[in-house]
Amino acid sequence: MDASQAVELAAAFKALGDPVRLRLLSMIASREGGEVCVCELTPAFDLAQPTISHHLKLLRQAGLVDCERRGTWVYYWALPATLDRLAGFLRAAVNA
Amino acid sequence: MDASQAVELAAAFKALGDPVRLRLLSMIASREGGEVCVCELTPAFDLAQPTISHHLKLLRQAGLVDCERRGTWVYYWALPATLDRLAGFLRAAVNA
DNA sequence: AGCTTGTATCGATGTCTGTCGATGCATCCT
DNA sequence: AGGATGCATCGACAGACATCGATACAAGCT
Repeated sequence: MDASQAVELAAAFKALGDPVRLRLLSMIASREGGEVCVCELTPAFDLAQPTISHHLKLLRQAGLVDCERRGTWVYYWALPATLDRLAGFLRAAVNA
Repeated sequence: MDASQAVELAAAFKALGDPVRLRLLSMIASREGGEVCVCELTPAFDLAQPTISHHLKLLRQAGLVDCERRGTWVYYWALPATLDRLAGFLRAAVNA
């Protein structure tokens, strides 16, 4: 595994290295229909609204989720491609 | 996924959220025989020896690797159980 | 147009993290 | 015993991060 690949993968793992973001991703990915409104995510945590928005932004920048505004609300969904890459690394490490 | 479980998993993902640690784990896990001497890991990076030692300690504390001293040298190996748990989370997120 | 609600951005702050040089400890060799 | 080598720990420091309140932006409603 070369250095630049490690930088890229590590950035995605780092995005998962926070309990709040992990729960956010879990809530988003496990949702029937694949989409969750931010208005459902924010009250699930004991944190201020800007903090949740910040974590969602980091998940987006890591390529783990994407979002779209529809009227008043913003909906998030998971991007399986990035999750697959991370799982692939772990699988390779286990089966080595 | 409850909060305490998220804290635990996030700690392991956080340990993977650094390019140096990711490469270290990759080097350790992909090694034939499953064991690598620190003296082979350190020169692979452009970093001071205490820095590598620090990263190995974090990987150890995250339950991703373990080590043993044999004479002058210290050998590291990967712990598949923790890797499996992380892969399990990702698999669940992808197949949701 | 103005008000209300949902979400993102900004700026500040305290804490955590990666890195290093210096040092300590363990083991081997002579 | 003394010296050399491999690795870990310590203390320090610069940069990054999580969190918040204040504010801005977007869309719907009256």
